[in-house]
Amino acid sequence: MGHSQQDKRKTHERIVEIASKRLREKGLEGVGVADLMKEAGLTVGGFYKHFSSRDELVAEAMQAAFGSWAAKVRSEGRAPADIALEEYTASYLSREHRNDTAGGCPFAALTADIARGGERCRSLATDQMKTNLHNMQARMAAANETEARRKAIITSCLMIGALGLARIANDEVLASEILDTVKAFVNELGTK
Amino acid sequence: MGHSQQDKRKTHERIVEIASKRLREKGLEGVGVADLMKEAGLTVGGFYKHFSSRDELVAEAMQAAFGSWAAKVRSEGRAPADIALEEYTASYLSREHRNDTAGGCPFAALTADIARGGERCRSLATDQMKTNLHNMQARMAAANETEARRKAIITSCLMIGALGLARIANDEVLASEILDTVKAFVNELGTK
DNA sequence: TGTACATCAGTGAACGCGCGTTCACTGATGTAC
DNA sequence: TGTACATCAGTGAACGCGCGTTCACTGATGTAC
Repeated sequence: MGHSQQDKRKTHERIVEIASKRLREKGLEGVGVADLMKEAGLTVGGFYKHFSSRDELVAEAMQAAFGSWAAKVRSEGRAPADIALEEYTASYLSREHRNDTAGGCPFAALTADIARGGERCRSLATDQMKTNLHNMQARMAAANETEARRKAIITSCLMIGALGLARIANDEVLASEILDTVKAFVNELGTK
Repeated sequence: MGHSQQDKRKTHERIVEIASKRLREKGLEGVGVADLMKEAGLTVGGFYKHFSSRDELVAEAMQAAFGSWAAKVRSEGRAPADIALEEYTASYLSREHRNDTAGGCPFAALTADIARGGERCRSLATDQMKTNLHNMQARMAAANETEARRKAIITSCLMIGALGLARIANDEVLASEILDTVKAFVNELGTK
């Protein structure tokens, strides 16, 4: 165990990354500090060398979740061009994404948790939502900006709702039906 | 405090009703037994005269939440005819519904909670989802059954997603934009 | 009708456990001379 | 280069608190005679 600043930063990032996964998986109240530290190969006490409270970690982890999700999207489609939409939907509405809440879209994983959360949490998410809507708008084929924005909103709600319902569904056939139906519809809507 | 069977049943129902609201509001893990009993005008100890465990109450309360939501919908639109769709969307995508998580649609209030929940919880919700899709299908104007089902799925995902995002949004203007955009779109889609 | 007894919804204190946080300590790294 | 000292990431036990659950008790209702 080194004690350089670099080591500390790496440990800090490791904890945040683990938290960003487990919080999406189990909810913002669903994971304990001790469990997270254990998964990072550390013991409880050290936690407060990195964060002043659990809440602070949650805030950082949410930020990180949005960040890593955005990075994942960026690495799949290049620019936000028309072609990117189908790549985006194929990835977002895949069975893999449905089964990987921990590594997936934070909006879908934490919808109600965020809405119930504090102002800090909601502000952060709202900013992210605006950015996402902007990016989605750029992917849409449309006659004008207003139309593109309309489609961006529809598409975002649709995809997040579909992922949520597909995750609730106990029935694999129904889950796939939802994902596939929405995928086809969005692709059609977005390419006009 | 009476001790007749009728009194007990009433108390039981009161606890379940309160729980169905608070659980939607705060999440399935977000409310304590003592708080619920207090809100019902009772003390903690009596809880176990009605339920064998907190989990059992949660299951009953979820059932009740779906039931009361369905009853609310039924009282607003008569039969699942074309006209009912616009009433449904007007109610579902209203600001009132956005601001009343406790009395609102359990799917929107508890999406991730249910997905994370036990099999019992998911089965119950999946059954309800199938019923809801059926009802929605009946409201849709469409050339054939396949088309109506497609629209029912799209509409359900859209409305649930929209409500979720509108609740996250800190920004009232954005929240209303989402609700109104989706409302107009769904009404158009459903009436062909 | 009246009286003694059984039942059981509801009380409120207590228990046990988990979890967030604190704290005295360790030992490896970095610095001063 | 070597040595003494300061720093501080990480340890692991302990604390305090909240929450689900248990339990002995109460007192109103219903029943038996």
